[in-house]
Amino acid sequence: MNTLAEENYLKAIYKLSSLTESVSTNQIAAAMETKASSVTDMLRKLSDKTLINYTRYQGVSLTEAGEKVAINIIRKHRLWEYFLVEKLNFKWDEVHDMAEELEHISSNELIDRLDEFMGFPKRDPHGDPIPDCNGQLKINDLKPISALAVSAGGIISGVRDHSSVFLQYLEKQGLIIGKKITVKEIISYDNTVVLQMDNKVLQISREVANNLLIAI
Amino acid sequence: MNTLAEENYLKAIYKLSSLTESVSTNQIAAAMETKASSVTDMLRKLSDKTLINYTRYQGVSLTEAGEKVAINIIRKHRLWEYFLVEKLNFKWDEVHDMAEELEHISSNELIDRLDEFMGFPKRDPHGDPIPDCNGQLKINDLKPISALAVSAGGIISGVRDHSSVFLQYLEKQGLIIGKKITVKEIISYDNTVVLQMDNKVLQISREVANNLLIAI
DNA sequence: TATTATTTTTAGACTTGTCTAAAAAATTAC
DNA sequence: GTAATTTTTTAGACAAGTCTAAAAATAATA
Ligand SMILES: [Mn+2]
Ligand SMILES: [Mn+2]
Ligand SMILES: [Mn+2]
Ligand SMILES: [Mn+2]
Repeated sequence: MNTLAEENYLKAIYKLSSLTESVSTNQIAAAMETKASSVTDMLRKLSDKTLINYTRYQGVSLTEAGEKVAINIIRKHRLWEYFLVEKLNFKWDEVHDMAEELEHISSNELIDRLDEFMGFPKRDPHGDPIPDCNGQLKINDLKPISALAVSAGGIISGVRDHSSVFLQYLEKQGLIIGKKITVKEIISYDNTVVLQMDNKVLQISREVANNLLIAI
Repeated sequence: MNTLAEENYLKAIYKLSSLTESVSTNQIAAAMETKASSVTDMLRKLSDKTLINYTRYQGVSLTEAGEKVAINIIRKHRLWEYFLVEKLNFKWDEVHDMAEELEHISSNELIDRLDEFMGFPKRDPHGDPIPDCNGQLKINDLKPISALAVSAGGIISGVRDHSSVFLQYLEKQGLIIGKKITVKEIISYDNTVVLQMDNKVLQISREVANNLLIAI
C-alpha cells in the first residue's frame, strides 16, 4: 500500500497539523531530521497519491485518506507500546524505537487482535489516547502542570516530551502516571513549581511543568 | 546492521544449505522469486560483508557470522508465529506473511522477552524447532509419513510444505499436530497411504505423505 | 574434443529515497 | 517599494535493489 517512508511523513504531518492548520516544508524537515529538498520530493509523491493537499510554496494538509493512514499508524504505534510495557515489562522510556518499527507491520487484522488481547486499552504508556479500529480518537483532555494555579491539582496522566532522558527523570522523581499532585507554590523568579505529592514536597522547573500533563 | 533484503537472502541461503552443501545462484533466485542477475549483485554485497563465502561461478555458503544472522531471523520468525497462533488465536495457515514482516524487527531484547512471555516454546505452529537465544537449534528429528512401512506409526509433529492450501487441507482432514497415526496399507499402484487415525481410516496421496512429518 | 546447452555474471537502465548546490519564490527589513 | 533574507523548489548526483539483454564461464552431449 504505502511505503515505510510515506507512512512516516504522513504521521509527521498529522502531528504537526495539531499545532498549525497548514504545515510547512521546513517544519516537516525538522520533525523528520531530513533536508527540505527531500521533503519537497516526498510531498509531490504524496500529492500524486492524493494523501495530502499541496500547492508549491503554500504548505500542506492531509486529505481525509491521508489522515486515515496517519491515524492508523499512530494506533499501531501506541498499541505496540502498550504491549511492550504491559506484557513484556519494558519501561516507558525504552519502547519508542521498537514501536517506531512495529507501527509499519501492515496487517490490520493483527493489530485488531492485539487490541482485543490487551482488553482494548484507551491510552498508551505515555498517556496518549489510542485510536480505535474505526480511527476514532479521543480528543486531548489533558493540560500541563504549568497551566495550574496555586492550590490547584490533578492526576498525572501524560507527557508532552517523549524523550528517554525526560521519562527517566520523571520516574526517578516518582512523577509517574496515576499519581495525584497539588501545586503548593509558584516561585515568581523563574516559575519553578513547588508540588505536593503523597507526603513529599518537590520542585520542578517551568520546563518540566510544561511537559508533564494532568487530568483535572 | 543488515538490510531487510540482506536478511531475506541470508535466510534463503541457510534453508537451501540444509539440502546441498554449496548453494547455486539459480537455487537462490528460485527460492526468492527473483532473477539470477539480482542474486549475483546481492552475493557480491554479502561477500563484501563476509557473511557468505563466494567465488564467481562456484556457488555460496554462509560464514559463521552469516549463519548467526540467518538463525536469528528464523528464531524471530518462529517465535512471532507462535505468538500469533497461541496468543492472538490466528490459525496456522494465516501467520506466515505476518511473521515474514515481524522477523525483521531489529531488537533482540524484544524477541528474548517475547520468548520468556510465552514460556520458551520449543516448536512453532508448524512443528519447526525454535532456536534459543544463543542460536542453538534442535536438529531435525522428524520424518515424512512416506518413510514409514506398513503397520508403523507415530505422532504428527510437523509439515514440510507451509503453503496455506496444504495447511487448510490438513486441518480439514483432521491431520493436525499431536494426532497419532498408523500406516495401514500402502497402495502399490500410486503409493497412496492408507492411515488409521482415532477411529477413522483415511487415504492420503504420496505427495501429502511426503510433506507431513511425524515423530517416531 | 568440438559443439551445444545451461548457468552465471556483466552492462546498462529504472525506482525509491536521500543529499548538496543553485535557482526561484515569498517574506521581512529598511 | 526596493533590497536583503528566508523559505521552498529544482537540478543533478548517489546508494540500494531490482530488471532485461548480452557476454562469459561451465557443463553436457555427440
Ligand atoms: Mn513512541
Ligand atoms: Mn507513546
Ligand atoms: Mn512461516
Ligand atoms: Mn513456521
